[in-house]
Amino acid sequence: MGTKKLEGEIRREQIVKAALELLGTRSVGELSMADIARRVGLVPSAIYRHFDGREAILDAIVDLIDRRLKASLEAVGQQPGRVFDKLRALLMRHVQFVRENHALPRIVFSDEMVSRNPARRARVYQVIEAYLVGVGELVRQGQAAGEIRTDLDPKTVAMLFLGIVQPGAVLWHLSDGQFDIARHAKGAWRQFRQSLAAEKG
Amino acid sequence: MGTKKLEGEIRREQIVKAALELLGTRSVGELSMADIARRVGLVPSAIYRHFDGREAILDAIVDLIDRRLKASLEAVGQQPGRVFDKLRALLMRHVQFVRENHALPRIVFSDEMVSRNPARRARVYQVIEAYLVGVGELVRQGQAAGEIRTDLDPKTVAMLFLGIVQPGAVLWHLSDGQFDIARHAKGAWRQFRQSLAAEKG
DNA sequence: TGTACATCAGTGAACGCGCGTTCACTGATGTAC
DNA sequence: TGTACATCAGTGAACGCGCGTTCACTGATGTAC
Repeated sequence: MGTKKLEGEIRREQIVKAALELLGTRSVGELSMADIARRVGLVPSAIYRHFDGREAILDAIVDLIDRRLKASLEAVGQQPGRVFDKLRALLMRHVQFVRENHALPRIVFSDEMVSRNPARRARVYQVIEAYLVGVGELVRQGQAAGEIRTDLDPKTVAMLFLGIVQPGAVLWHLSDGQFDIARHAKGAWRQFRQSLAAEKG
Repeated sequence: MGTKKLEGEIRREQIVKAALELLGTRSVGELSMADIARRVGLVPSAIYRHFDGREAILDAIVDLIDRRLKASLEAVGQQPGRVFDKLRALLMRHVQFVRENHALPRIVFSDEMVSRNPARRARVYQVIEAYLVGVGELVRQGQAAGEIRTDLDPKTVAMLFLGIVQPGAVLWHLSDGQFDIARHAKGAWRQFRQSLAAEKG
């Protein structure tokens, strides 16, 4: 019956989430089938009932990240208010996302995740691109609403927006959480916002 | 005599440079002793005459990167002219550095380079910190010279400066060189520069 | 100038370890009649 | 309600491969006397 199939789907989710959570304390290279299995309460070989192998799990992680980033864009897009507030909310969500699990930087920057597998590398590229497009769209809205200077290229602004968090994320990641990324993001946001403001900042 | 010792030192350099060059086409995880040896014209086991092992080579690569980044700061620091020109030159050097070998992003973002080995992770953190300090110093000079707004925090500006290149570097890296990082850097620099300018941009 | 000895980079075969994956088997759950 | 059969998630042992590393040995170069 459907019950069984559902069970299977639940297990898949459990496995992917377990893997993603483990990326909070391990790098992709250190993420072993044994670790994942243990966390789900299974034996390594049991994983193969649900995934073709380790590679398939890594692919599934990318998909999960993609869905979460899109959900983030969706959420701030629907919130009422000025575009600046939306962008700021998105920035803070992003910081939160990076802090909750190191997964994002670890995945985007991992050899194993993106180097060994061209298809997955292309996929990760798409995920980031889609996110940039979403941010660019917000910028365009801001320009249409007269909040953001119209002489700025939305795509460039979107990338600089990512640039607010990224170096901080790297330092935070390298310093084992010592570097205060939230504080940096707030300070950097001030300057970034001023550089966008239509009415002189 | 010293000759022999010099020979040994030359070999060490050859090995590290070979490894760094290989990082242009392979990830850190894919960088094998066999690859390195082949490129230098040796047999894998011969490497052990010069390095304790693979880990030691990775450490040496970090040192080499550190020296190159410092040389870059040194060079633009000594060039005459306005601070803006120095920062722009540094940005272009950085882009060039990333383009010449994927090494920089690959190393800073590699699991194996920074996750498995806490000492090396701390070292990489220091390298980036030192670079940020150097950039911050330039910013301070710009503020003293009245070129850069004094209400901006030099450290934050330095990080945003890194943020100009970083997202682009990631996309360039993920897209196998398709993404035009130099073009992005130029566009982003315009906006970044305006946001710093003391006399309204 | 010549001989014995020391040093050390380089060699090639073999080792060993981690870890993803395979495979025959079990046992619970569901279905057919 | 009961019995035979099918399905399939889970198990545990064993396989196999890649690759860093070790080790005994070679051979060239340099030094001592």
